[in-house]
Amino acid sequence: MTVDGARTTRAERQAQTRESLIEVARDMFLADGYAATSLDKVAVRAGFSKGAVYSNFSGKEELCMAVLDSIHEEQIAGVVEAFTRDTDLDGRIEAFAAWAREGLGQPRWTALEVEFGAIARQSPYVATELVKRHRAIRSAIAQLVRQVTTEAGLDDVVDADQAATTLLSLGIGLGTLRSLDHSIDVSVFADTMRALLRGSRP
Amino acid sequence: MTVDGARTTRAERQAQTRESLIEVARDMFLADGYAATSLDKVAVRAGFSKGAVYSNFSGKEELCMAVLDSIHEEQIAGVVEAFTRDTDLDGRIEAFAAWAREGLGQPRWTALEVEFGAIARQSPYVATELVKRHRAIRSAIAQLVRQVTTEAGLDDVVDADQAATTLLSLGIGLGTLRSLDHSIDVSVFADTMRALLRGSRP
DNA sequence: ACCGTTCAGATACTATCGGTATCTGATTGG
DNA sequence: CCAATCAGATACCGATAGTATCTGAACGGT
Repeated sequence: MTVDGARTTRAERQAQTRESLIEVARDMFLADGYAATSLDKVAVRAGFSKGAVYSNFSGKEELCMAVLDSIHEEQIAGVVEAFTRDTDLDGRIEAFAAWAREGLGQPRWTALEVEFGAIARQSPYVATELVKRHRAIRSAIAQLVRQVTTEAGLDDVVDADQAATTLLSLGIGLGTLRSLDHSIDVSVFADTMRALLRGSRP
Repeated sequence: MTVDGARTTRAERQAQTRESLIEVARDMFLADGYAATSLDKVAVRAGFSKGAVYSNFSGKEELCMAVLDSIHEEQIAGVVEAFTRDTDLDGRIEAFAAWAREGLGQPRWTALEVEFGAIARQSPYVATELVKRHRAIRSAIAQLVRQVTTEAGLDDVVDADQAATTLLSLGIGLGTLRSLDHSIDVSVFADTMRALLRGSRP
């Protein structure tokens, strides 16, 4: 580069463009859904043209994948925070339940996740990438379950992997139902979680 | 009409056309998904043109609604059959579990249901119609749970509505995950069901 | 038996959107 | 200062949901 103190290099500016597009796309995908959001509108609302999108992503699918990654990052941070705040079993379970309640209360991201998941049937790229991420999430949940149950001396009673599958499925299902019908009672998630981790009846 | 013994009246023939379209659309929606199935292909494969579709349905959404209704009809018949075959608690639970296992093993319909559900955000028609149907399904499940638990003398321990919400959500979530990742273990559904209906740990 | 009406379905057209091909002008390294 | 590069713009294409219009066969009243 000509001047070391230059405000931005070309690569930096492109990275900024990419971030802008992801941010705007995230808002629009979450607000209107994947299919209902056109790349043109995303680009224009971010102050670019469609060319900028195709210059930063292979297409709509990869853009949405980046959006989902950005969402997952936040989501995971939230869970970890909820889990590290308390150290005793009940506190952790309650923190996890509260986090889940919050996430399921505003279930737009579940709806997006699930709408995008439907595309996997047509796109091997989406299929493999989503499976990768779902497995990672499931492992993370299983790890948390293992941590909780081990400390509570229940690790020989609870199968962490099955518990993780149950919790993830229940979360997806509740979020899906709730995105249609706001009257769905979300408390069953926390109840089931407590039952899984503590053995009480849901 | 001119002849009482006429093979078919106009209305009858239209009803046949409608049924043909629903049948073909069902196969294609289940095989390829909602978005990936074009009305033109449906019409041609049924031996008609797109005009026939719009003459029988208000549009793609209503056609898919009719397809879902036809699927639900079959599904409900399956559950009822599974439940009336046996009369004791364990037999019924096992029959229900087996039915769920079968349904979740071929989860194309869950994927369709859920992909179509994403459209509700954009279409008030789809939203209200789907909510209607989901509530009916949830009530039906709750009714079955109530029946089982009452006969087992557990009706004061188990909240049938909450159990129904849990089971429906878990089914949707598992189906969604499974439509992407065939390695997902479906046995957790039956386990959770048994836990809900019998009180044993999942 | 005839005939004007109706209407299921066909045909032709429009608008929108994802994706591709091509272009342009500012940044970059030499 | 200049030629190459490349982020992003522009112009275009193909597919598809939906609309407007048309057609011909079935229908009912006479």
